[in-house]
Order: sequence, then structure tokens, then C-alpha cells
Amino acid sequence: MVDLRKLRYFVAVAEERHIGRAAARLHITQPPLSRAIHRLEADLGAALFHRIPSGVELTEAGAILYADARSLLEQADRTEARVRAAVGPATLTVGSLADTAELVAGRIAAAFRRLRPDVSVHVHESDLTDPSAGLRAGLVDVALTRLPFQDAGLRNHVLHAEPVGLVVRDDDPLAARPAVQLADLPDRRWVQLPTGTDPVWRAYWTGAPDGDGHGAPMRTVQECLQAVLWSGMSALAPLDQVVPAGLVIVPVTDRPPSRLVVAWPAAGSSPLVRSFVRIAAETYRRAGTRGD
Amino acid sequence: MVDLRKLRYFVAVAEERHIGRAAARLHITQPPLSRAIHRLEADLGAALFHRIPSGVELTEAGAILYADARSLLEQADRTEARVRAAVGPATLTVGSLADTAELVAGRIAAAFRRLRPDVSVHVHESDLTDPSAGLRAGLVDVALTRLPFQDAGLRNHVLHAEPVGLVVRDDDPLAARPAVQLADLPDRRWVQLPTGTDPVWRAYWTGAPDGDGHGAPMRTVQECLQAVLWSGMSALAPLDQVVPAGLVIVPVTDRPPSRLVVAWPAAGSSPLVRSFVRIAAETYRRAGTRGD
DNA sequence: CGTCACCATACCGAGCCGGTATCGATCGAA
DNA sequence: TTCGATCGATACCGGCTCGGTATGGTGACG
Repeated sequence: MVDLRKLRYFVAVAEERHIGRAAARLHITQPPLSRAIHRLEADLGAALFHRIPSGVELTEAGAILYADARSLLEQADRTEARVRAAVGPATLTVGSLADTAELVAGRIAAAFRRLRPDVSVHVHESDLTDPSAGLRAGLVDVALTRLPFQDAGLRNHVLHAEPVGLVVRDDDPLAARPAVQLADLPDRRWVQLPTGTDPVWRAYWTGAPDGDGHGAPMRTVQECLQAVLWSGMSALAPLDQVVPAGLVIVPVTDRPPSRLVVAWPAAGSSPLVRSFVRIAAETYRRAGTRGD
Repeated sequence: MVDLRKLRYFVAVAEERHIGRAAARLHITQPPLSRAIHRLEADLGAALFHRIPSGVELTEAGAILYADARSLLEQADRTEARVRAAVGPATLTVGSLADTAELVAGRIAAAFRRLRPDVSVHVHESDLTDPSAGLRAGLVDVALTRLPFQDAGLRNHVLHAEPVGLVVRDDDPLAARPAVQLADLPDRRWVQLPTGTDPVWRAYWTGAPDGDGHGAPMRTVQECLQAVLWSGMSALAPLDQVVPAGLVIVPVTDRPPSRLVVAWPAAGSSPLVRSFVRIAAETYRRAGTRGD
């Protein structure tokens, strides 16, 4: 009947004296919090807050509950921490597609380490062959990677969307163009991705209509860039990709942005994985919205 | 994540060392409890029980959790009790159709008083006009009554089913019959129920095909019985109805049993109402199944 | 080697949670 | 007084959990 979640909500509202602000602090929206407080009041058969124009204020019964709820929640947290400490550190294996980890993992890792210091994180970096970054193979628990890939049994949350561009040498006639359309380009020699690469992924990242390319297959982003530099191949990359001197990225207007995601198995994901996903989403949401 | 319900389940299992027995103690079935324990273990990232052939036994982590969980739950209960005490006694108005309260309310009241001593119960007895016993009019929170009635917006739980019989004087030719079929009876003068009576209810309780009767309308069971005794009317009653000397009840074979129910509004019912319904159902289940 | 006693798993209907969209009320300012 | 702003409340929707029934898997024991 009375559960810890509602008590946490209640404490937040009591301290903020404002349902909207409390909702923001709890990272939910106002209506569910409003409803949760109503339910708690119904459960206890007591009005906990007076609704006043500027927000809410505790009733007498609310004050009594607040006095106890704080210590109750603290005790619950201590209990949980004690059990987690007894069972030893949990481990989480994070997959990372090529260089995506560089882009986001730092920020996420900091937040995750702060919130879940008891978890030891292993990182498994995979090459361009597998955009699921080891998820499909069961090598990792959760992955930081890019869409699109065949998502059979996988779920994802978009952390950041970045337009893609064509990687060319700075002496390429296209280099001076402010933007290009892939549809307008004459045939080019696209980099080849290894056989067995996810076809959806391959189709997205190579401009060739059949998703096929030329030359030796490239297994890393760096290899692709070097192929452009040395062999005059063409490649696509996110606009924020750091490229060696001598290369430029020309925005491509007729291809949807590349979405950087955190992905996890749809079924059987542990609470630890969910926690990681939530922290990643939250960390990047703040960053994405320019500091909330 | 970790909520009080799962902790209560965990404590029950830890003390019973047996999921099945713990489920019985918690008044749920074994599979949901089994699943809840698994979820709790996943949430905490710790195995809490060893599964052994005779049941389960606590792991080291489980023992640590058990040590804290007891006091945590006790503190939660104390907190809740404190708030309830501060807000004063809650009141629950129970509707009762005519004499149904006599049949069941005693047993239910005892159980309810024991489990919810803080609630003051008011009883509102209604006449045969309204089989919803005041629910439809909003006069009561919950009702003990009999089916059938038009149940728009009402829900119910059957406490007991009792065959119905024909009430006749002991000098009536039918009095000696072991049973009768309403379909075989010649026309009789059935008691009249007041205008405005729920039509479904009226059709059930009077043998007249159109659900109509003769004479002055009867508002109570006693009036109906007196009408049979003095005016030779016919009436239907549950077989266990206590009748004055000079009347007998002949079982009727072609009418479904009368179902004694606890009924409540489908929408907006308070936790207190749900609690009453649960207690009533449980009390009567035990009685109905002859002492479980 | 069958049977029994456990727990685990697979489904299903009901309710809760969190989301978006919108309403209602109150207060301050033009 | 009316308009806008700012609260909380309400209505609806998709997803998840819960508790139920039915059934499977696996050891112990005669």
C-alpha cells in the first residue's frame, strides 16, 4: 500500500513545497507526481498537503509523515547498500562501437561512477563489423553505438543526433562546397566494409546504392579515413568526426543524421543495465539540451 | 527499485524457508511470490536464497538483508500508524439490504474490527426498494446485499450462494412438497415490491412473469412474510431465511441460487473500501469452504 | 523407476506508472 | 475587468508489474 517510491516522491514535494519543482528534481513530469501524491493521501486516508496558489504546504499529518519518512528512506538506502556491499562489486560490460566511446563515455562514466561506485565497469570495443557492439554476440551487457542496425531483440535510446558528411581530401573539387547531395554525386569509389557487416548499417554508411564498396574492407574508422587520404576512396562520417589534416567533411543534405545511442537487450536486461541506460540518457539529455 | 512489498515477501519466505508456505501466509499463490523473490534478487544483484529440495534457505546476503528488513518494515508500519492516528479515525459506511447484515455482518465485523481497529463503521440499512443498499445513491461506501441488481458502475464479490424457496403457509397444499418448480405453479398472487424497485431484482424475487405483484407494496422482508401469513400472498426467500411459525419454505428448483455479495463502486473506491471487501471476502471464503 | 514435493516458467487480464495534451483556478498587471 | 502567467488537476495512452491458472523441470524417496 504505502511504498518507498511514493514516500520518496512525498519527501521531494514536502521539501520543494512545489509539485512542479519536485517533479523536476525527481526527473519525472508534474502530472504523475500530482497523481502519486493523491494516491498516497488516499492510501493513508489523510490530506498531506494544503494546495496554495504558490504551490503546496504540509498539513499536520504531512508534517508527521515527513518527520518519519526521511529516516525511513535513509534506513532503506543503508539496508540496500549493506546487501550490495556484502555481495561484492557487480560488473557491467559496456560495448563500444569503434570510437563512440571517446565521444560520450567520459561523461557517462563520470556520472555512472559517481552514482554507482560499487560497480566495476569493463569496456569492450568492437570494430565496424558489428554495430551492435557485441550485444548480439552476448559479449556485453549494454552498448554505446550508432544507429542504424538490425534491432532484432535490441532496444536503444538516442543520446545525440549528428548530421553526416562526406569525407574528402581538401584538394577534392567537392571540398569547397558548403554541402552536397549524395543523389547528385557522380559515381565514387566507396570504402568497403567487411563481409558479415550488418546490412542496414552498411547501407547507411556507404553512399553506394547497393551498400557495397571497393577495395579492402575497413575495420576501423581510422582505416576508412586513411583510405580516403591515400587511395581516394569516399566515406561518410559524422560531422563532428575528428579527421587528420588534409581531409575535410562536407555536409551531406540528403541523409538523416547519425544517431548515437545506448543500446541494450530488449529481454532479460538486469536492473544494472537499466540503471546504466538511465544514467546515460540523463547525462546526455543535459548535455544535449545545453545544460539543464 | 526495492519496495516494501517485496521486502515483506522476502521476510515471509525467509521465515518460512518455503515459498509455498510463505505464499499461503501472504494470501497469494506460489508463482507470483517465486517471481517476486527472483526480481528482488535481480534488483539487489545478489542471490538471497539457496534452493534446496525441502524449500529454500538464506544465503549470506539474504541473512544480511533479513536482519535489516524486519526493523525496516516495523518502522514503516509505525510511521503509517502514526499518520493514521494523527488524522483521527477513518469512517466507513456499510450499507445492508434489509436483513443481510444479520446473516454475515457479525462475522465480518469481528474480522474487520480486529484488522482495522482505527476505523469507525457506520451501518445504513436499506429496504427492499434498493438492492444496491444505498450504493447508487452514494449513501454508503460499501454494501452487503444480494444479487441480482442492475450493476451500472458497481462491482461485487460473492460471499455465499443460497438456493431460494417459495414461502407458503404450512396449511398450503404445496407445503408438503419436497420441492416445486415455479414453471409448474398455477397463477399465484405475488407480493408487490414498491415502485421504483430495481427491475432485475424485482423480476428475480417475484414469481410473476412480468415481475409485478398484487396488493400493497412490501418494504421489508418481515412485511412480505406477514403478507404470506395473513393475506395468502406468495413470496420467494432464501432457504436459510428464518420464518415465523406457521410458514415454511419449499425449495424452488428452477431458479438460480440467491448470491449474497459485498458490493462497491467500480470507480473511485478508497483503499478503505478495498480493505473491507478483501476482509469480507476472506472471512466468508473461510466460512464458505468450511474452515480453511 | 514411478511418484511426490518443491520451485520455475509461460501465458493472461487488471491495475499502476510515466508520458503528452489540456483544463480549471488563482493572482498580478495593464 | 480582462488578460496572461503559473500553479495543480484531469483525461487519455503505451508499457510494465502484479496476481492468477496451467504446466514444466528436477531432485528425493519409497
